[in-house]
Amino acid sequence: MINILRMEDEATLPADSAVNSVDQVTNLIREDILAGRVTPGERLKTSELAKRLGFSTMPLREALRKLEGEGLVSIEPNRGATVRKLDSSYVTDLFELNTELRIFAVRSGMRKLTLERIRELEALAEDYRSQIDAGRDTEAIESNRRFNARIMEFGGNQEALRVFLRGWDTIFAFRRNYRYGAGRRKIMAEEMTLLIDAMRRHDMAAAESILRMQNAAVMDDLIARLSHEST
Amino acid sequence: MINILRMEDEATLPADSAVNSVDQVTNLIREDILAGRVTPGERLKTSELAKRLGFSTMPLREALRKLEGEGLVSIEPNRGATVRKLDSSYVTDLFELNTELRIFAVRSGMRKLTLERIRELEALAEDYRSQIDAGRDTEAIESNRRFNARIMEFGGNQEALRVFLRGWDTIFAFRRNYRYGAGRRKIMAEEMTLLIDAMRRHDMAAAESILRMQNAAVMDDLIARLSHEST
DNA sequence: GGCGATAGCTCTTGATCAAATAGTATCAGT
DNA sequence: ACTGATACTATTTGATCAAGAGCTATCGCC
Repeated sequence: MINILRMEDEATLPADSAVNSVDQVTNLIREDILAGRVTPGERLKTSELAKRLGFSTMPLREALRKLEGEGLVSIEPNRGATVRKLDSSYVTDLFELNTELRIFAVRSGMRKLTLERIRELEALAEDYRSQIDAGRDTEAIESNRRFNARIMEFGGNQEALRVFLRGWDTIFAFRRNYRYGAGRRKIMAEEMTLLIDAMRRHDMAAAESILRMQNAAVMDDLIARLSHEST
Repeated sequence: MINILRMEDEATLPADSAVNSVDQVTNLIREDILAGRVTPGERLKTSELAKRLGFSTMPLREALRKLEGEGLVSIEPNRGATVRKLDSSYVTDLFELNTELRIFAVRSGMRKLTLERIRELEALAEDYRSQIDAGRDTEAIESNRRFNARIMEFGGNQEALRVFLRGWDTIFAFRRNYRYGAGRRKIMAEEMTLLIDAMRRHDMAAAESILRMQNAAVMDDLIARLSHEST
């Protein structure tokens, strides 16, 4: 559950030590949202949060504003803050965008590819496969995230990485309660190795087609789920 | 100077009428930053802003937090808020990402292209050219933004559009004080018509190469400028 | 004359408070 | 019994305040 990549703007700080009450509270609420402990649409009352987290209401007001800026919560005048709802088009747009970003990262990263990096990706893919085989869904999701984040890092564009992670976390915040089918999970592991092979061969066309097929498969899944969700 | 596209989250509201003091103040400060009226690194004191804008300090604290979440200002504990500084790699990453997004939008948009849309893009390109010929730099920048934003809209991905505009505005907030060389501006107008022609012919390869060449040219320009800037 | 410590000022930060607004429940009238 | 208005409660919103941190400038010391 350790996030190897923080999408914080104040990431220049030595650690995740938030000296501010506002930063502490912001991180706590963000974790709650991304971990799915609070569901989209749920109200976030300053007084209730203040009491629960042991802070005053002031830091919470500012924390919620910051999260509003990040797009995780929405604040309506005189109505307060709620966890941002995810409608169908928002989630699919987000995933489609992330597919483009992954293709971009693979293309950029191929030029700077080393054997060490290939090995590292293979290790991450292997980790994913073993988590799936052991039936540990939560760890598998985290492993999947790590694999893709690493690919984005190899691409070398910090902003693309940041956008990607924000999208990824948002999608999975919504999806945490659901699960992929077992078949899809197995195929995902195969897709990882296929992608790595394509990268090793510097076969951009193959890599791109794998990513696009994966995109199509997940997109179908998302649309199917979101259609019977009223959100 | 009217922005045809607001990247607001609360864009669902009927108009840009901010009923909140916080929203009003947030918009004012954001405009100031994006218009270049405050320079990167400049301090944003709550009391001074409150006095100048005619609000209390409370809404300003929350507004600055929201803008921190958007990435426009950075807040250091006990030091207050400053307009976010843009270092070399940040700006170049941003621009490179935007190039990818434009290619993505052109590819998606080509399928849904109509004669009306082509005409609209031609009108926007013509507007840009006339602004350049008249030597109206500010209007030309705005026209250029409108052209590219429209292409992103034709792509149909709302999230990509949002990310694109944020990046665009951030880059130009830094660049507002500078100017393209006259030659570059002329070429930019040519590139617009070349791109439109490629789209009309459904020639994705041509469109992509134009966008990549444009990216390379602007990237050189950015790097040259940022190298002798300490930021 | 130069360097470091201390005092003072400015600004942020967290807390409390009054007013305004929205949502809810109660009550009266038909 | 059902609809409508009214009063009440809960929560946000904007303001003020005390305390703490950081910066600056003056003063003393080497």
